[in-house]
Amino acid sequence: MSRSERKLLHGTLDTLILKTLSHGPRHGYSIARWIEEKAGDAILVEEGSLYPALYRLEKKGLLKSEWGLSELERRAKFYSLTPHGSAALEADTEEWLRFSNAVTAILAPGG
Amino acid sequence: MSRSERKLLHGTLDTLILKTLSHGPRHGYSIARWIEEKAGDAILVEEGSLYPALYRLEKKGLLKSEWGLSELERRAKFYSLTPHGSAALEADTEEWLRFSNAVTAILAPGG
DNA sequence: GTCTCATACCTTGACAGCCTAGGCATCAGT
DNA sequence: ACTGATGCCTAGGCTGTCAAGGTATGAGAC
Repeated sequence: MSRSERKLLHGTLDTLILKTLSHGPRHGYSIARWIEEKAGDAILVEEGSLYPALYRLEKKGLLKSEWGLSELERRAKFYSLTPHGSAALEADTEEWLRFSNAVTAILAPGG
Repeated sequence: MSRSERKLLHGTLDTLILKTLSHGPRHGYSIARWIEEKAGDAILVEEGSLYPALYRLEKKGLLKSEWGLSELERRAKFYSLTPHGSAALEADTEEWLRFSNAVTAILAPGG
């Protein structure tokens, strides 16, 4: 992922995390891998962005966490959506669509 | 535009400015109005974001500027794309599409 | 005549979010 | 013994946005 693409991530990482967890609880490391896999190589989730984001979201009451064991039997912190988090995901998704549609329309060859 | 939508602008404002100028030279104030009009109410271009962005882009050699008179006969600084700016617009547009398509696909109901 | 709004430029300071670059620990494979 | 993957975390810096101010002119309302 190039430098400018990283800047684009601004503001969308939180939403992507919420979306990931809408499919069920996951630990942090796994959330990052899931997003990257879904995005091909269009998004790279750095750990220095991921963990602060998880902390931020939990502090805001959008996530809750619990220590457990990963698929490989390692210590891992599992996150899950709170009802508040579900609502935020819905609102953020709508905002993203409004914004990205506007930008895409402008950048289109005819725009 | 809500708070989180403002954060989404991060990194895309420069590209939107380049795109605006790809239709021909414009002064700063007019660039902002053009983007907002095209975007409906999905994007709000604050002057505190606009002018630093123009300075940034000119410093990077993507734009050049020239003082002139606006449609209303007021003193105004007109910006136009340099060849370097045209190339950047093309690259940025492609990056935006890659990124936004990835995000949109993930956030889609089935994602 | 005064007041407000739109046009047009700019700057300062705060803040948020991302990245770089480290650190720690365990386990599998070479 | 070493490397890489898994899994967590943090400190510091950078960048871009916003809020809130400033300047100046002209048009229109009252």
